[in-house]
Amino acid sequence: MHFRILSQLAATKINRIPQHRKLYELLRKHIVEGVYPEGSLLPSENELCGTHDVTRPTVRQALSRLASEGYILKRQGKGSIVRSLPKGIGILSLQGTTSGVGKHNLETRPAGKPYTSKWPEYFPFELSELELESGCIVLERARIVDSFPVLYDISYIPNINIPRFTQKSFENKSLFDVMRSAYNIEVTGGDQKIMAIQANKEIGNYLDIKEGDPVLKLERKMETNRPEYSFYSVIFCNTNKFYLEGSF
Amino acid sequence: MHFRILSQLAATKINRIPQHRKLYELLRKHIVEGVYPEGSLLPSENELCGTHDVTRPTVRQALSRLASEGYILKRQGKGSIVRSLPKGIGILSLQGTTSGVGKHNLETRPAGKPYTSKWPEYFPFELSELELESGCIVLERARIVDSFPVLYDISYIPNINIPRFTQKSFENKSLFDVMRSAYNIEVTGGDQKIMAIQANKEIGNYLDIKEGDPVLKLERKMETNRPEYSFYSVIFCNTNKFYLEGSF
DNA sequence: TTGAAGCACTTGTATTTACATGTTTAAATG
DNA sequence: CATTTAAACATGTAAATACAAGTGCTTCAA
Repeated sequence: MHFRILSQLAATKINRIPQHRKLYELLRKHIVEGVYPEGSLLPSENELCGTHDVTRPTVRQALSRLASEGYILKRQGKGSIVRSLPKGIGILSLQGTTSGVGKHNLETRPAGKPYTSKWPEYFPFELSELELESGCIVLERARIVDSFPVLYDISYIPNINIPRFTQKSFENKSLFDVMRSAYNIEVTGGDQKIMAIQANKEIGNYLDIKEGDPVLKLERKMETNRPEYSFYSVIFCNTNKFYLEGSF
Repeated sequence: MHFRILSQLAATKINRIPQHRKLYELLRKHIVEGVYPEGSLLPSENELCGTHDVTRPTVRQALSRLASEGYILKRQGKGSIVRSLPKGIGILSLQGTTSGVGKHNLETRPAGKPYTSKWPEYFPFELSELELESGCIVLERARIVDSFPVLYDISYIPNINIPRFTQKSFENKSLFDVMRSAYNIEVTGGDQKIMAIQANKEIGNYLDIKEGDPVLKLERKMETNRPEYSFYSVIFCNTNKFYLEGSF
């Protein structure tokens, strides 16, 4: 008993990822990978305590986050039921309206290389002075499902302390994952504005639809664990064959 | 010290609302009412312990829920910063794109009385056998901002143990509030599907737009604290002057 | 055979304690 | 006076403990 506590104390300086987060990430991974199939029960809290060598409050913290994000459903006296709604693009995930789409045929394709730029003149979110004078990196990507272009995504990342960003590869990678693995920047929350608009010629081109067709437009602000640091996306979505799905 | 513990034990049978939830509701109320204005700091965790006579884990549980729902932003070493995004229709709230709209001119108007019915033939969510054979209560409402019709909302509530529902008034009341106050049913989470469609004649009529104009369509499933009990909404939204805003 | 009681197991609530780590301010030092 | 340092205070992490309350299975008695 004592031994474990001491070794943990010794490790605090080196390995600083909290145990509840490690457990959360592990369980989340197992859920989206199907180790715990939809509808099944997670191991009980006490079992998780034993297998991962932590106490119940720690386990409950991990489960509580999974529940608040919609991965599991907790029922007193029963257990934690797996819900398994994979969250492709951050919070909203792509889900087909035609049953033909199996699990994931989603392909992310960069539309050109990321480039540094000034901020757009009319930006949907308020920017700080630091953000304004630093400029931003613009990253345009198309998401294709079953060879149908479904999303067109323009991301704006403030050019503040993100070295070698333009050299990174975003082929079939989530921007979230790159931010986390390369810069230890994790999305903690955000705002989004959602509206239905008519496609103009450019957007119609990108999404392979007629000018004037209805298109879903999302304007999103992603807040991160780095204080005062957010990044932004404007997303156009063709919802003829697919729709956006989210859980809350 | 002992006294408080004993009195709490004695009260468990009668008053069973947990302290962390009471604190959460109180703080949430204060935030949306402006007692703690946007950008200000909530009292520190230790202060809240003192003023509400609970321990820090209890306080942290309440704050953690406020944070996960976007009401506050926690910063280590600093405190809990109020974000104050009022959530009008559950999770997504209405926010004007024209600066003319002040805080809330939102008016909810029932379109006819609620009526019992069979479920629609093509329903966007899977229904259990119990739900299917019980039928549902349909509640149609329009939401008007500044005399502009912005939302048209059709709610489907399974007709299971909700006595006198059709007699309730929904004038300027949230369905969520009615469910909670009248039946102690609280929304714990849910799914939503979001798409952009073209208005047909009927929807165009309701939202005062032309046939073929782009309209936001939401299909939502609300899960509740009552086991196996969910209710549903289909929402059409005119996003010409307003857009939907959500936080995550 | 059926029904109810009881038990084992689950999550929910709550306290207490300890220390780590980030932020801010004020005092000490050069 | 400016800079550094330290203290005070904030949230973050983690353990150990206790009991309440819901679920489901088993057992026992009518």
